[in-house]
Amino acid sequence: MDKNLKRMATMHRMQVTGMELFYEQGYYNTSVDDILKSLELSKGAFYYHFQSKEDFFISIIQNLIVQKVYSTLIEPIEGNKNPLTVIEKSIDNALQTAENNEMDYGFVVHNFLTEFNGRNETISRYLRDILKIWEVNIITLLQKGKTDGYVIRHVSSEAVASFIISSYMGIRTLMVEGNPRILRYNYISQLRSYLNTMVERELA
Amino acid sequence: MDKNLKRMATMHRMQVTGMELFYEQGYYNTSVDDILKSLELSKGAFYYHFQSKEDFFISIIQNLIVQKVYSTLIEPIEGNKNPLTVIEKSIDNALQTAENNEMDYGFVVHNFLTEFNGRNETISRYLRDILKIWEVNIITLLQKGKTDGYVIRHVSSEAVASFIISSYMGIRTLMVEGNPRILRYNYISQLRSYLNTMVERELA
DNA sequence: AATCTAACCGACCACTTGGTCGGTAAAAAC
DNA sequence: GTTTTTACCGACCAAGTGGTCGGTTAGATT
Repeated sequence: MDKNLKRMATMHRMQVTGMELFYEQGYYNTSVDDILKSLELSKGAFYYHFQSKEDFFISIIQNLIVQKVYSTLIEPIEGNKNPLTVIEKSIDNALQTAENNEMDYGFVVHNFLTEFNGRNETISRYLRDILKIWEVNIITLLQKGKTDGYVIRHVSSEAVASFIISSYMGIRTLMVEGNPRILRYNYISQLRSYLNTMVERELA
Repeated sequence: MDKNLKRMATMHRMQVTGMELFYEQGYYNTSVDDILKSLELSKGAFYYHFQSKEDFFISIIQNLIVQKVYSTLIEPIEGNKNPLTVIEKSIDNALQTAENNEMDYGFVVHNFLTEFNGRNETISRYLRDILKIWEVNIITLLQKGKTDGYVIRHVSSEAVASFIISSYMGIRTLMVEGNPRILRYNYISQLRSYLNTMVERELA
């Protein structure tokens, strides 16, 4: 069973490096050779573990990207607290991480989605599914927030969710080459004022 | 001077086709040969008119993309009317155009910005400049809206502008593979309620 | 000790990439 | 009517591209 460990270790190394390079340079602009050179591995090793470049990328989505989205955007909003506060906080945290990342190139899912949208149905489906999971979680949270008396009932949870996701994807792109500190501060201030429009004020 | 006309015509044909293919498939995923094949022109023709693929793309930005942004997003908000109404309307129109476009791949500027961000400083600067122009126009409009009594004074025009731009960029990406009709409707409803937070109510 | 196999090597393949360059037909300039 | 210039052709180039395949080696299995 030691062999299996080595297999997993090598595949994981490849995925991590592949993810880095794809994220930095884009999928089409990164060759398999680029990744292999950076890993000091050979073509043989690559095609022993993966069927194709596309297959390799899909494994990266499933193993690394899904996990990242879960840990930064989904898990932080689980629970029974005030949805509006929790959402704002999770997004602020995600933006802070980006801000502190010297090599930030934007929201991973979004960048790849842009690159594959309408060009590779298989891959873009995987990516859209990830966004969908995030979306569903926000919607569920908001619905629960209504019954718990945090959120006013007449807003459309679906509409709010996709508005939040949209604005997040956009600000992440702007932050790449702009002043991330100011952009984040401004963004959060506006997000807050937007979220405030749907706060349920308790009856006095 | 007839020659100059032909020159311009050919260059323009190339730019239009190049724009189409780059937009549909991405810059790195579209070869010069692809464009030439679609135009039934030769390598010689291409490199007679343009120095390089990059030079060609820059000419597309300057001739086609800038113009498109101006006509759809900037000119519609010029004037002395209520900024909040005007902005909402211009964005709704832009989204409607996208919705009716069978071959929509998202917001042109944003897609290319994502592809070049951190990878080609020259090109991403051009693209960021376009966004900057849009941003400045929104900011100016909002400031004027304050003095004209449409917009409450204590909001940050900069923050509002980048929030609007962010959300627009994001929703355009979501619309590519989602249900554009519903997404647009929902988005506009949320944008409206966001913009409503900064309406100056006239003193009774 | 002999065998087998997982993991990896690297030469090789057909094809594509952005870009060059000598040529050419037709129109403009003289 | 000759020369020059414009606009374009297409063969060619070096450097990649994703992918194949016959080998090699270290360690597990027998």
